[in-house]
Amino acid sequence: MNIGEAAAASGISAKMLRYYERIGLIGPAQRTESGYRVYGDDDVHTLRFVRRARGLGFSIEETAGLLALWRDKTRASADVKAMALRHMRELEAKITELEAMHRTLKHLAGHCHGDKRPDCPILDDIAGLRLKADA
Amino acid sequence: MNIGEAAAASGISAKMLRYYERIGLIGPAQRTESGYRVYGDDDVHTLRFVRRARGLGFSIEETAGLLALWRDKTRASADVKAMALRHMRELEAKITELEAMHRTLKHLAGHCHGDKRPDCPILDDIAGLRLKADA
DNA sequence: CATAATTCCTCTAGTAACTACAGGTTCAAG
DNA sequence: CTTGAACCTGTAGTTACTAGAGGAATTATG
Repeated sequence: MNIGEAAAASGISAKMLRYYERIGLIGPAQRTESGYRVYGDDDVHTLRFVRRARGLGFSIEETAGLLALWRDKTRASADVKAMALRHMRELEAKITELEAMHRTLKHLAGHCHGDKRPDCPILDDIAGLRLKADA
Repeated sequence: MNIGEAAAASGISAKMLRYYERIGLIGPAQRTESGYRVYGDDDVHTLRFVRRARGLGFSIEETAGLLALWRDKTRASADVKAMALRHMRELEAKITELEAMHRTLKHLAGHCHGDKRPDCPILDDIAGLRLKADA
């Protein structure tokens, strides 16, 4: 199958397939005489793996590591689990950070009239004039 | 005060101050005869505003908008509130996405021995072999 | 079978928001 | 007066894509 079909089958766009190949995340595809890339079912399988790993938030580098582990039939599951746990910690940290932002914003927005008047606790707070902590 | 002092006073590094100036987020600083940037207390006030807005997750472009609103004493608080609410929705979407990743990973990691054995439900799942949904 | 439309190819450059040099001034202290 | 810290500019690298130019190959239609 050619790149367009592989893209449809894997859920990764043709442009991204070329990109992933260029940066070495996936190996160079077979080529027809005229230079068109050709993919097999096993390639699509790999591509789906990549897509899923990326969908779980693993970076390209981590995805490459996961791919290597996947191919290494003698790997220790501990290595995979360690990667997963590390990534989970990163996700937790990010979530905590975003939640803190959200909480602050919610508090501020709750005190802002949101009408034509110019006075606005949101701007006041960002500018350094802290809102009193109340209900 | 020079750039190093302004950096210390605002919490934005000297490099980032130059960067912010270059991209136009903050106006060009005054200069000494020899070309050193000079900042005043009001500049530091602005810088702190920027830092706080960025800390709440607003993009540079949004921060520029917030800055304009802050300076416009005739703004409507509704405009500020709208920005805050829109950003909150983005944060919520991101948090939801990260939580879904985390949930999946937690489920998978919970089923992985994490020892020397190679069999690993995490890789199996990423590869497309779905784990049965159980407790 | 000719032509038109589509798909493919490569390569460059742009995005966000920084960070890291390199190579050079200027300033403050000893 | 010389060292060393802090300043200056400008370029390039980072992550993970996305968009577009310009051109070749393939597929569909008349």
